[in-house]
Amino acid sequence: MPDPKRPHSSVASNFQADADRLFVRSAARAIHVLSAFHEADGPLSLSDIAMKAEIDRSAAQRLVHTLMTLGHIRRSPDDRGYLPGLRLLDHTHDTLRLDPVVQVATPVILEMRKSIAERIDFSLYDETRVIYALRMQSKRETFYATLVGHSVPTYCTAGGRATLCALPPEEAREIINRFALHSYTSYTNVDPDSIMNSLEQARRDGFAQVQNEFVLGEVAIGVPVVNRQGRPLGAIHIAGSLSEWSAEDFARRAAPIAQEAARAISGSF
Amino acid sequence: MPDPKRPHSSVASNFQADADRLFVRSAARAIHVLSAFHEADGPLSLSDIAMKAEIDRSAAQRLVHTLMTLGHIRRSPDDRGYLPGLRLLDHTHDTLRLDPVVQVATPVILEMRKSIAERIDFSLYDETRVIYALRMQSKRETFYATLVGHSVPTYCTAGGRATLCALPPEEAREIINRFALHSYTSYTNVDPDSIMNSLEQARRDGFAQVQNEFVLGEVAIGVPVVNRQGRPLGAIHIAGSLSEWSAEDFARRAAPIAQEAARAISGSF
DNA sequence: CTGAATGTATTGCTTGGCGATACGGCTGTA
DNA sequence: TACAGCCGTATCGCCAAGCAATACATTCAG
Repeated sequence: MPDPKRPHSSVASNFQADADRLFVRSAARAIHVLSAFHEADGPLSLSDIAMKAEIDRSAAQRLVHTLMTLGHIRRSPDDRGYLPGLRLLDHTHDTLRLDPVVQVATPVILEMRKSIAERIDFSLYDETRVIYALRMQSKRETFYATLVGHSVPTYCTAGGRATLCALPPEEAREIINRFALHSYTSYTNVDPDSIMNSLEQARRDGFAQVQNEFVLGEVAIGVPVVNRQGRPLGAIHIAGSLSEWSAEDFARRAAPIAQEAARAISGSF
Repeated sequence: MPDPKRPHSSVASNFQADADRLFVRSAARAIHVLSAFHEADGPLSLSDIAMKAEIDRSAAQRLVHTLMTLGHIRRSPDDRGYLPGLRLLDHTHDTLRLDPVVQVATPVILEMRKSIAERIDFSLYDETRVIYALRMQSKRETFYATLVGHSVPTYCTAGGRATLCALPPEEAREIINRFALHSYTSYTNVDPDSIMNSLEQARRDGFAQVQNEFVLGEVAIGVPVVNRQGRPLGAIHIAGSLSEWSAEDFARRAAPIAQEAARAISGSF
């Protein structure tokens, strides 16, 4: 299953520079080099990086060299091409531990495990997508279902719809329209109006539910975490297998747990 | 003509730059700005960032501005200071999903859950430390015990000692000596010779065991994951509570599981 | 009210970063 | 074996991109 397109606001390097006197092109290019790996499915060569980051080979050479001395890029173990470096994980740790929402969500999510054995995730809202920040696995999981930092579209996932339904409808619509809707499965709902209806439904129920739209055989419910102004900060979601649950049973079982947890977190912001 | 009025600025930036024509100072500075958060325990102001990154306020302003437009830094929710941005988590995802070791370790670690209910982690070796990459929680966990990217010293943790014991002794000694040994608890072993003995023991047993040295009340065993040349790539560790286990029972139960898993992974490199 | 923070904005000088170019070493293949 | 086409690496002169200094509007604490 491919990732949703991660934004990487490509040519920011050049056309911003003239307008924006504070913009440091080399710094942005360094980030673009790191972001080149978003579209990678294995080690990248210098030329690959140059192409994906939209810079020339010389720049790629210099930036990769610099990032490598800082441990943010490394050579692949078999010495063919480059990979993201381990130091990047230090920034992961900072991002998570300093995030106020993650700070208060963590103990709450951990507590939820005692109530239900399915997969529980906490993800952060980022407009067209939600990003997995805390993951509690159940028994049976796949590769991508375990990785932190994985991001999924808002329009067709339980966590995403949960956050969207906490927005004013017109704003939700704007985000849906902005996103390139893509059918991940034959069940994916790609009709904006119909998605808006699901949001309306979710708003009434107090949770969003999605089956088969993003991953076949999966049923998930999501509940938004909001601040005092009601703006979404993230979502709690619980996912189970349709081979073990009916959609209704799953919602009846999982939704109250997630709702209580979300209420506990939402109070703090 | 050497220029006397140049402020003492940025250690890492300047002394490399003259020697190394390929080194892009602005790129490195951007990374230093992000790394400023390593020493933070809350949002940082521009001046904080400038100080920690060892650059002046102007540079901090420009770089923060640049990184903010790229989503790698954001304002804190209460609008006091800056925090690491969510886009950093995209790099997390790349680092993990493209790492060949993580790729093969993931299913193996997931499988381990079926055999034992304690906390299981997979971490990557980075000389003086190991970095948590995959985490499977048990029931009772703390904040830091759940975050990906958390790094712990090699010399006083089960995972760390496991990797060290896969190194030639002189190399392990060099790493231990290089590291500022610190007593995390009153049980932490900070004597290099005595640590070397533990490594010798671990080499004989085929696993490393640590109790109370890093976290009080915790017992952990670690097994190295190595490549074909026998060099450490990471470690599998299992941690339990001393209130539930004796050290011996825990080792008897957990070590074989971790060893089998490590063997399965180590074959691939 | 004052003093010290904060974040923001502008400017002229110069050096750091630029891109073109060249090179030696692999790998696969003709 | 020779060649083509990658790979990563190294060098160099030009000049605009990045720099440090400076100023300013707010906000907050005492």
